Amino acid sequence: MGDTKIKNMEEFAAVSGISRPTVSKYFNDPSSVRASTRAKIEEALERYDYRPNMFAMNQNRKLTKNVGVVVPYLADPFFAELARNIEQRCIAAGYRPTLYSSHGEQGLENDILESLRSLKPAGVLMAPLGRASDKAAIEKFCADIPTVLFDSSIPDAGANFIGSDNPQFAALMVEYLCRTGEPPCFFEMAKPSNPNANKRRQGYLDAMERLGHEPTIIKVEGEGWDFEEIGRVGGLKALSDKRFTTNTVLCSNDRLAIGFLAACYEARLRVGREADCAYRVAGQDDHPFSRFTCPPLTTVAQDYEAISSGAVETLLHTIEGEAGPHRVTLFEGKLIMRDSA
Amino acid sequence: MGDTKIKNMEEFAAVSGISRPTVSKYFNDPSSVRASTRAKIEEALERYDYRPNMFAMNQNRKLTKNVGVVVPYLADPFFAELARNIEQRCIAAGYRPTLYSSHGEQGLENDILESLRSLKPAGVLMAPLGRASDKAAIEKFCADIPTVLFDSSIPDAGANFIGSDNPQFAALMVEYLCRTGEPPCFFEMAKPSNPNANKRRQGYLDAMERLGHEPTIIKVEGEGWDFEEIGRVGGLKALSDKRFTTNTVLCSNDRLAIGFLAACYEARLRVGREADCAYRVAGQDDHPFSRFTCPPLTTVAQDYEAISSGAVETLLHTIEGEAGPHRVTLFEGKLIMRDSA
DNA sequence: GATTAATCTTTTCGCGCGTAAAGTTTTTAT
DNA sequence: ATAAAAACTTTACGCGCGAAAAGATTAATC
Repeated sequence: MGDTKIKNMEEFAAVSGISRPTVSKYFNDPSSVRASTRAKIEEALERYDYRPNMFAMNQNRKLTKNVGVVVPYLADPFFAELARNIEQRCIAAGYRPTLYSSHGEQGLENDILESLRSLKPAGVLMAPLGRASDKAAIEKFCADIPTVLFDSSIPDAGANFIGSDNPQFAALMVEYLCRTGEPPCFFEMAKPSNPNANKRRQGYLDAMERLGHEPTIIKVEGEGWDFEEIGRVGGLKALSDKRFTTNTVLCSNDRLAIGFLAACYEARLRVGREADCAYRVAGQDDHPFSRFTCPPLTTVAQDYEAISSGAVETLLHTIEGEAGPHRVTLFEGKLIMRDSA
Repeated sequence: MGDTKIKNMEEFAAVSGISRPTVSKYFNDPSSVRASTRAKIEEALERYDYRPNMFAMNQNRKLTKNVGVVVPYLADPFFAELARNIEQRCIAAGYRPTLYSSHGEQGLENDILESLRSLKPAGVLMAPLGRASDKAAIEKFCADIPTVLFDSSIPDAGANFIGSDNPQFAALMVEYLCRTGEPPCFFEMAKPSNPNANKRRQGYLDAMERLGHEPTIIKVEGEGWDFEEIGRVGGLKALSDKRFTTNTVLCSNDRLAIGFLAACYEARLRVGREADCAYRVAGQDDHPFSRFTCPPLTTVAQDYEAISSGAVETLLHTIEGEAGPHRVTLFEGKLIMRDSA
């Protein structure tokens, strides 16, 4: 263990018996030095605990190993889970991820982009706020720094995008619901934060038409990211106003569905597919909490793994030169049948 | 807006008509320069978009403005919410917070501490994993870098601690439950991740003894941070084994309670305080999702605001010299009565 | 073993800024 | 108005490293 304190790379190079420039090369990319040299350095690394100075390193490097990860709302376990997945993949690829949350606010999202610029990141993985995003700011950012957008796209931002095939999500669930009972009404926010909501609505409309059913869309008031509360309050109102034309409700996302389930409970309406149930309720996303609702929520699962690995791999390709044309990659959802529908 | 591109502080000093060292002082602390000078700089700041180079700044500064925020499990909205609160307070105080999650793994927690060292942070706010933490590593870290622990304490780590008065949480709920119905059984993990669980158990035992009731503790198997699933599986087993001696269950925390509610639903047992209910269930924490369970969860609320502001203020005091003796600050919980108990 | 290629060493420069010291100007106090 | 204090300018140095160039060493090829 650390006999004498190592101050800088100069001293560390001395005790390891390798020249400083070579040690520098090693820290930049261990595989870029001969195996015998690497062994010597790593041996010294065990005897003395030296770590290169982050700030001095990044000051002159043309390309840092920093990667920014931005999500719109970290208190949503869906994004927390996605972020975790992405972080680990970045680390595995030798990068240093830093996580940011916009907390649902445009101002913060812009601040984060500003902060990121001064981090000189090699690249950025960003899930934008959506409707609340400052599109111009994001476009400008994407033009300056290799960026991959995920979850929610900004058309024409000039960046790669990785996300889910949202129309397919809704279609999949509509087909299942129609096959097993009454056709669903669509329950959503009047002003959805996330543009995916629009694609899901369209998916619902198309699927309903294809199957020959009359669509019903119930829009509820409320802005921001407190989806559960919006779903609960809006759900209660919609229920008492008898706005549902069938006994089946497809929610725009799981968090809204969780709120709607709470509303049903409050209204003493039993939810599920059994005979004595008043409603069937389904969501979309397979939110981490969906399997613990009462009843457990039938939903369409996002492919967390595919999205996170797709996003990271795309970013790495972009960073490492192969700046192919900007692509849009969409993954299909999988039906998760539980007891709510 | 940016006419000519400003490369460095030298050039920016030139266009603002102020000497570079003074500009440097300004960026270090705007209030440290004369108002007239500040005005000139800020005017130039509007005309040209210059931002000092983060890396060059931090390289030589004795004290950076970086603050590390570490939580054990970011996919838990409780910590996400706490982190958000803390982040914003740090920013308001002029610091640059960076958020890390240990994701429940000791290895990662240690890696994060290593990363933090190279960030030369002015201070760190850390909620340790708890039982899984490498106590020695954390102690060593606290000795080197001003650190405030929160949520879960590491005794003798030589750091300030801000958290909740966990025995009081349990006592408060036990008293309420006894007053309004049968005395509660205590439902917890056999090997709780978080040491707060032990204090809550003790609070339960003490309160039960004080009130003259026989305590019953139900411990369920399972490790890690998937509390809901552990609560669900363990709850199902405990229910079928008829281990509950009364109709009232106090869970060690809300996430466990959410899982237990799912178990009750699965076992077709109605939960609530109405006549036809089989069980009353209560939690502890006031987890963000607790008001959306079915039925809504009666719980003891942590004081998010007090904890986050207490932690940040304590850290700022520590950073700004006043290194008083290490203190432990505990906040009381508030009873949140909902329908589950 | 000679040739070539790959890798390493030595030397040198510069990045953008913090910081300190000495001298000058401005502000505040008396 | 004058002295003292506060703030500024000028000058100079150094932080810890990346990067580039030229020469020396090692390894791979035949």
